[in-house]
Amino acid sequence: MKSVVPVTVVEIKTACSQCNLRELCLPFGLDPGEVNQLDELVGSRRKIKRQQHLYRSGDPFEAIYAIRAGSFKTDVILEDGRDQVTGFQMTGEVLGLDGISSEEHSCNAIALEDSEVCVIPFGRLEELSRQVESLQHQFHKIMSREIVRDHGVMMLLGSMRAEERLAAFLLNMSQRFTVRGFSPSEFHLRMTRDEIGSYLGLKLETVSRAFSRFQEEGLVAVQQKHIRILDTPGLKRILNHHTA
Amino acid sequence: MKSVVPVTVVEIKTACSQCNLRELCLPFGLDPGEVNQLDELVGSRRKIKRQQHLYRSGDPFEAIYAIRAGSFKTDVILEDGRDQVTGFQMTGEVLGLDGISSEEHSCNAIALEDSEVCVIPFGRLEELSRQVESLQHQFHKIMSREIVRDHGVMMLLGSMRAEERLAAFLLNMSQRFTVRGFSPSEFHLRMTRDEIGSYLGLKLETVSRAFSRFQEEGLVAVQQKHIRILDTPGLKRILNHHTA
DNA sequence: AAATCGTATTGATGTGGATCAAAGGGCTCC
DNA sequence: GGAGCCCTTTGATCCACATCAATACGATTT
Repeated sequence: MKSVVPVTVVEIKTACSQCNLRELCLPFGLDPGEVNQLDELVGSRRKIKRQQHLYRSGDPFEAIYAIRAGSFKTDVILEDGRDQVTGFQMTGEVLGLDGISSEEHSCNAIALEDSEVCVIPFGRLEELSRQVESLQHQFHKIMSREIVRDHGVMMLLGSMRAEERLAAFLLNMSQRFTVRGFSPSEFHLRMTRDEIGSYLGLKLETVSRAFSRFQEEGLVAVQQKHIRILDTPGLKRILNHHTA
Repeated sequence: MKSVVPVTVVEIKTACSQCNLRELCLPFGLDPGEVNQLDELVGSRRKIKRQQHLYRSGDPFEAIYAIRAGSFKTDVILEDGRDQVTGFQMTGEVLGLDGISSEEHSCNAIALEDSEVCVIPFGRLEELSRQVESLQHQFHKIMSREIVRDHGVMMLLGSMRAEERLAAFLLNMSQRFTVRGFSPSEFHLRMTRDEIGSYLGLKLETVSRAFSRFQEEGLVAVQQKHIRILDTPGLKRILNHHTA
């Protein structure tokens, strides 16, 4: 027999005010009353199965998405088939900002595992952020953070060597897991070597070799997608000790 | 003898409502009354001489800047001295968005020629964009456009070969000159080969060689920084005809 | 008009990562 | 719980771009 628990109970359970990601997400810096207003705006949630698209390049832009559970990659594909992973996104991060400029999405967002997002209709977000100063400011910070992040990737792609890129990637992942309350030194990557390679501007074989080298040097223990960082300072040294 | 024309005359002359860049810039989509409100907000203008910084990484973030005249580059510098040019900006484009996220600038903005910017205090911009919906939306579009642009650069750096990168760069410059009412096929680059190389993730010699090759093939006529594009479809073909 | 210095071009050689190739390991899906 | 397939690792070779080096050009200064 089906449960008769009203839907509202579920909705309350998943509201921003109850969400343990709120410190990372759009509600950051809002007072409780404001968070409730935001709750009303977040119309629905959407589950996305592994390998499925949240949106595709060319789709009309209507909403941005906050990741409640799981993780995603975004990529751009050229006519000739070449593609570039432009980012990996984790819980509490916002997807879809690329679509604002032209009213349609300019990249693909694909779930790396079974995931769930909060759908935030963009018109209503703009409306509410005209009334709620702290929401407006937090939204601007999130967009700006994306720009700063992209500049970091440009630096990585434009002037780092393969092992530096992978070290930067691992340290970045570690830091983001830490913020989410997971271990800084032991985690599971949801993306393949090929996807890491695309993101870092390297071929998958090069990524694999760099992992092996790090393992030989005792910097990390690698078992497929399971990563244990053994020597964080050592990884940081690879990044900074560039003998130009 | 000095002129006694009141300062206000100059200020009116340089107001958003009178500016021929308004279709490219923050006032786009605003009605005349709204543009006047924006005028009041743009407190001052600042002249920046060639090679001087508009802001530096680490400077406190207080304002964003719209380029009235001239052009800029932005770059990021690592502790070990390596640097990466993250963009070139032309008239009507906005600088400083990187600073919103952390309240301080995260890159350097340097004038490529004697230039002038409109200073837009950010707190007041947020305030006004809470009242003026079209300004809010245009500002969001400008931030989003920056994100989309950065994704394009990531694609370029991550998966294109040297000549493809340079072709993409030239076509992009051409398109931006065109929008500003200049010739699509003949223009003057304000940046050095070294700066182009940094932006494209190449060494200056490689940039120079790619220019020479394009010239041999009759695609462009290059005379130092003066560029004449002779075969736009040919350049586009280099971009797309990637035989993977 | 000569001197200077930053910028650009071109050539010769070196190398990091790509490409090609093959085999082993672990998921996923019946 | 087994079959198939995707993912990963590792080795051998190749090549695009970096590096090193020398010269030439152009703008600015004197």
